Amino acid sequence: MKLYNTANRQKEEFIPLVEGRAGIYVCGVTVYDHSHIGHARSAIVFDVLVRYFRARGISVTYVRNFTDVDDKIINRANELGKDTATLAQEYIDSFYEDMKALYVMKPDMEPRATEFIGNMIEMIQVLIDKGFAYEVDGDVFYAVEKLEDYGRLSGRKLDEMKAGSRIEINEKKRHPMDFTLWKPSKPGEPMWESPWGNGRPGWHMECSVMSNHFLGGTFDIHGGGQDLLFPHHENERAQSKAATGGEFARYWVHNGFLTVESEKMSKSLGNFIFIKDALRDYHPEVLRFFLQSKQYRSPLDFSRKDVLDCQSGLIRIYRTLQRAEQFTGPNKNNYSSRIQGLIAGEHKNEFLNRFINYMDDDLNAAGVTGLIFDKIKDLNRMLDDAGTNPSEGSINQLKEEIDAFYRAGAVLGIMNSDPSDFISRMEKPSDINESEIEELIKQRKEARAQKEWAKADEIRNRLKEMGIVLEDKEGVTKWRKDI
RNA sequence: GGCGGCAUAGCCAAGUGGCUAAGGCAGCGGUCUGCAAAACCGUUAUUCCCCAGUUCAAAUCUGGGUGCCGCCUCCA
Repeated sequence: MKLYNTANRQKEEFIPLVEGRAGIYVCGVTVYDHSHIGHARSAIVFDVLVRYFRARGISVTYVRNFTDVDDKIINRANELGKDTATLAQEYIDSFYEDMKALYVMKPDMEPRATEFIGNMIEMIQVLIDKGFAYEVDGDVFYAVEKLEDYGRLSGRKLDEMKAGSRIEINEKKRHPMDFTLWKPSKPGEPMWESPWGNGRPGWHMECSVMSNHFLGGTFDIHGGGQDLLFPHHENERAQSKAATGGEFARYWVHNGFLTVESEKMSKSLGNFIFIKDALRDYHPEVLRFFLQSKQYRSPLDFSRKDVLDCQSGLIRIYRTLQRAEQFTGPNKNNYSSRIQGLIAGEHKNEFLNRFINYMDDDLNAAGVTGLIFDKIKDLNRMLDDAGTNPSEGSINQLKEEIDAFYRAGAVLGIMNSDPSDFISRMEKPSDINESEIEELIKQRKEARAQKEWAKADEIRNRLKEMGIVLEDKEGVTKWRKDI
């Protein structure tokens, strides 16, 4: 499999440290507010990466942290008059709710920064002892000039950055780019005892410590949003390499950003979309399908029109799956719950092999989308041909194709729903009088029996105006919400 | 100012040296239907932002230009 390694700005064959295993650390959220759809994209990207590895038979250790101590949390807690631990826990719970709704699997480890303060103090002490860090009046800073290749990951050079104007002047620092490992807390702020006085760790420490704790000083993949590349990941790497002597992450995977109606999400524009908001407007699978409609590294614009276009496509997929059930029966495999090895090895099924080819190419989910719709067209043709009295051979073939389809769906985290449930959820009218509809359909049926087509059509048009579409099939009239 | 990315049909989006430039949505024509809906079939880019170059051959490589975006400060 090829993965784009940000560290080397190119796609590289992924060769794990230990064959058949992969250690993955992903920067999670800072819990000072509900999570937004950008967090959802990131979570889904790495969820799919982990699902894919597992489906291919690789044993994955997946670690994703919570940052539960930080200035933003402290500020928010002060605003709301709560203590930081309570606030953090509330938003952790909120995050879990959102992830569950989006079918994002739980990582194997979800360490919180506050659980590892002791280890952070130890690592800081190691850095001081090794000469990579220095203490000034209770602050401890990392000396960037001490690490030979500081800036290598993000493609920056120290002297170029020195020329930048936005670096805050801090007289205590030996070099303007030196960053905080430990800082004193103000009264009322969370604090821990340390050799440098009561205080708290700098932001980057937690990821160095927790990745080292669970995965070691050298591990396979480190992931996160593109914005974290600098300074966060650069600094993590610097600390870890200096402290552990390991390589730190061997592959760096960064997901692209999300915009909303072509604008960056920001407080000032007031265009933050929380996952909870999005879930009110769209089915979770629509969101997942949409968030994977473009290659994970590219920017993606969350526009209402584009999401609804995706929804139309997903409805078509589910209609086909629903159609197929008359021959295959309902899908009860629940492949998501047994993803390990689900599509390992070579396959007789052409669709799965092509799926694997796309996914092996840096998770080309957009390419996979094309493949999925090709398959949908195929399946519909098979269903058309099968008619009402299909041969045993064609049913078996249909079953095989549907099975392959659900396996791929499990890797992407879609096709989790029962087709009829999904469709009825899409089509369910919220504010419509059902008995009135049934009555009108009855009247239309009578009119049609009398071949009073004008009257029948008038009734159908009336329903159409109410947002109800009719489908006559085999003498039975079904109705649904116009979507 | 520094670093990086992107530009493919009405919209979204694959494809990064070579058969007729995937796929979705929207539109149009047809099959089916009393008419529709759904589904299927066909159709919608002689061309991939512009210019120059390399090559037998480029959307794909090189150089230049234009436009858009991200990071460099907390950020997924």
